[in-house]
Amino acid sequence: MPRPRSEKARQAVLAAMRRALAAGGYGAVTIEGLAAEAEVSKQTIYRWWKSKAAILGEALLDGSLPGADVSLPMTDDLRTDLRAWFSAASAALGKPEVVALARALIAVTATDPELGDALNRRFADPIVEWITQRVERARDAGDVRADADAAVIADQFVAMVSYAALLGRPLSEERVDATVDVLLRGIASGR
Amino acid sequence: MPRPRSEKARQAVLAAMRRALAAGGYGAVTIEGLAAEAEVSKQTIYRWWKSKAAILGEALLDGSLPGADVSLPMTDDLRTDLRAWFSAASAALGKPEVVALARALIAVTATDPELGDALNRRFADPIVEWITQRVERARDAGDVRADADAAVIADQFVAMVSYAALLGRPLSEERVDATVDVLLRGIASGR
Amino acid sequence: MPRPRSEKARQAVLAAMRRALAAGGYGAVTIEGLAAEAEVSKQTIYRWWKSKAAILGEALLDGSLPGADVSLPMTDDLRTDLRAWFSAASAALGKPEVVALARALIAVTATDPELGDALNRRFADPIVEWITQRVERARDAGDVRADADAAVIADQFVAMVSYAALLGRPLSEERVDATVDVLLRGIASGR
Amino acid sequence: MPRPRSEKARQAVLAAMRRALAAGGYGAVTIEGLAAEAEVSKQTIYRWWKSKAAILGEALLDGSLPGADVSLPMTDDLRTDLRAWFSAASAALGKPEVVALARALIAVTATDPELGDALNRRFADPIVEWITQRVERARDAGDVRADADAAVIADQFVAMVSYAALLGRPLSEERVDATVDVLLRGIASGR
DNA sequence: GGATAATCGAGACGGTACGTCGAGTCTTTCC
DNA sequence: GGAAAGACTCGACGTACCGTCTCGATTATCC
Repeated sequence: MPRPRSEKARQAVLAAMRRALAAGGYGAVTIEGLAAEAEVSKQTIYRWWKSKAAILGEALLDGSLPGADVSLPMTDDLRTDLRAWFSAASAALGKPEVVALARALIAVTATDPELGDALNRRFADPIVEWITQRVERARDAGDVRADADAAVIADQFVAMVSYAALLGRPLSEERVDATVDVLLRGIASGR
Repeated sequence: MPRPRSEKARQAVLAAMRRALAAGGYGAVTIEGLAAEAEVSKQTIYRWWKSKAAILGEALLDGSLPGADVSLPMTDDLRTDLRAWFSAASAALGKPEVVALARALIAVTATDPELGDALNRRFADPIVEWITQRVERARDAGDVRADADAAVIADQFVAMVSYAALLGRPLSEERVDATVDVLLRGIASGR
Repeated sequence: MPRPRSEKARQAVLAAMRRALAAGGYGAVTIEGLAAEAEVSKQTIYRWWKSKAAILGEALLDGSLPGADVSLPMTDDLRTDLRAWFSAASAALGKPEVVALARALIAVTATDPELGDALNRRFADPIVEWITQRVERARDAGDVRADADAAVIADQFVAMVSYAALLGRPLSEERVDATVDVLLRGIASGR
Repeated sequence: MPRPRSEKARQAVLAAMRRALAAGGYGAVTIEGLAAEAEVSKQTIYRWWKSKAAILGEALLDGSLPGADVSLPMTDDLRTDLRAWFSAASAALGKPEVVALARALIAVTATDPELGDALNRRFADPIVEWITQRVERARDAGDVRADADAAVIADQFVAMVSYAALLGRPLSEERVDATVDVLLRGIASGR
């Protein structure tokens, strides 16, 4: 019966959060600032989100956030696929707004592990899933050792992206190649 | 002639920081709280440290912090050495206070990249250095490919420890073994 | 054609106002609270009343408010009549809800002089009128000096009741008698 | 050992309160506004005063507030003395700032009876005391009935001033005279 | 007996002020 | 001159009400 929630206000807050992240990092975001920037009352923010981190979560999940649009290819060549994704992800870390977003995610996780865990799962799981499937497909094709642990490979890639984002150090193309080489050789079949 | 800096006050502040981290995480630490806990005036803190992060840095560097005392062995067997260190580091993440410390370090890095970078270098560099030397020694011994990139290996290990700490997920012994296997096979020599 | 105003809602709001006054005084009354207490929407209140003070006014004027039901007798004896009324009014100040109501009236007057003036007129004027007539009748009967100023007497009584209500100090019977004595003697005829 | 309370800040707040009262009445005073006007932080206000009313109290008690400087004469003639004071008090109600102050006092009393009582005592008691003494002195001189109740006279004067202030109606000189006449005749000795 | 039009409840909205907390600076006294 | 104590300004916190604004649901008329 009451007036329905204003989608406009919601979007304005999420947009303000993204802008604020890019401008000063997660630590510099204030509810007061978001409210002013979004031209929304504080009450409206507190009505719909439990915490600053919750806004971040929704801002990350909502709409197309920059850097998460890297494709997860599925060709016949494992090396090509992995290199394509890893290279794109590394390159995205060259964009300041992507680094800001990633760091915000990390800061939240380090501060509020529960929420952070949920958010990380939301972002990491599809990638882990994809890598796992890719590796298993390669194993079925005989390109990879029978006892290769796909999860280890997946985690190594994700951990490396996370670490590079945290330190704000995009990986060079050479480094991307070297990393893919090492990890693939680590699970390569005898011949 | 002037009165020298009170070492007692300094230690009290650092101790208070470590206790506060364990108690509520880095985000819950306040200068005011540290001052009260350490029975030190706020002025004394501001006189000697530039920021909360600086106190954290000194608290981490100073004295024996739990979890950083993992040994860096140098036997003849690369696998044994790496497994020993990686296993000890992973096990340390089972202790809540170690996770709290590591997360504080990550939170600071995500919030204040400059300081974070310095702190991370301080902690990661010795390990990277050690792994690099160990790998290079193995290469000289012919246990490892001539073109093995020691830096890649080192970073993979460090990134994985950082990521596990962030998510608060200690690695199982099986996972430790699997990870070491993959990475070593990735640089193993032909024979 | 349209739906008429809900008398039920109106009464509920006025009742809620009276209850709220008794519970916490005029300063503690909120529109939001009234709406909740009366199970009425805020909009309904704003549709029909211009201000909190307006609700108070209507609550005071509407129905039998406690303490305003003191009779205004018109016997042949001025002293008896005045004492009867003044005594009853003083006694009413012994009831907390009467004091609350009176204080609310005073608070509104001190805050919003215009409205307060209207409300005070509404309550005081009949009494002033009555006293004036009573005194003038006594003057015609020769019980009172020819130059007696009825308005002064009336105001003295009203001012005293107002002041006693403000301070929440009901007057004792002795004090009532003494006051009536002084004021009547002040206008008594020579013989 | 710590820095002592800033008298400057205290005075600035009290002055701001007096200005705010004159500007918009007690109801329009906000702590936020006082802080801004006094160029003092809210914290400083909350540190030293428990409520808005407490600031008002101190503002009223502190220094020479306008309208409270009416003299309390002690000549040989009771009528002259009372008329002098009552006339001066009535005249003061012609000044808007005096009315604002008085109304603020009344509003506080109607809202916070406990504090109001204390404040009213502080202001009314000296006057009641003075009138009482003046009347008793006249009684000793035989100018007044032996059974005259000085307290009744004192309260009548004070109540009338309070009521006139509440309604913002200064008393005319004629009304002042008439009132003094009635009350004095009310306690006059037989001759 | 429907249509219709203002009412009602509910509650979201942009605001203002609340009273609290901590940040970082300043001032005083003691050692 | 270092240090404890704590007052100072400043700004954000999260809450409570304000007065306005939609909503869908509910009546009393009037056709």
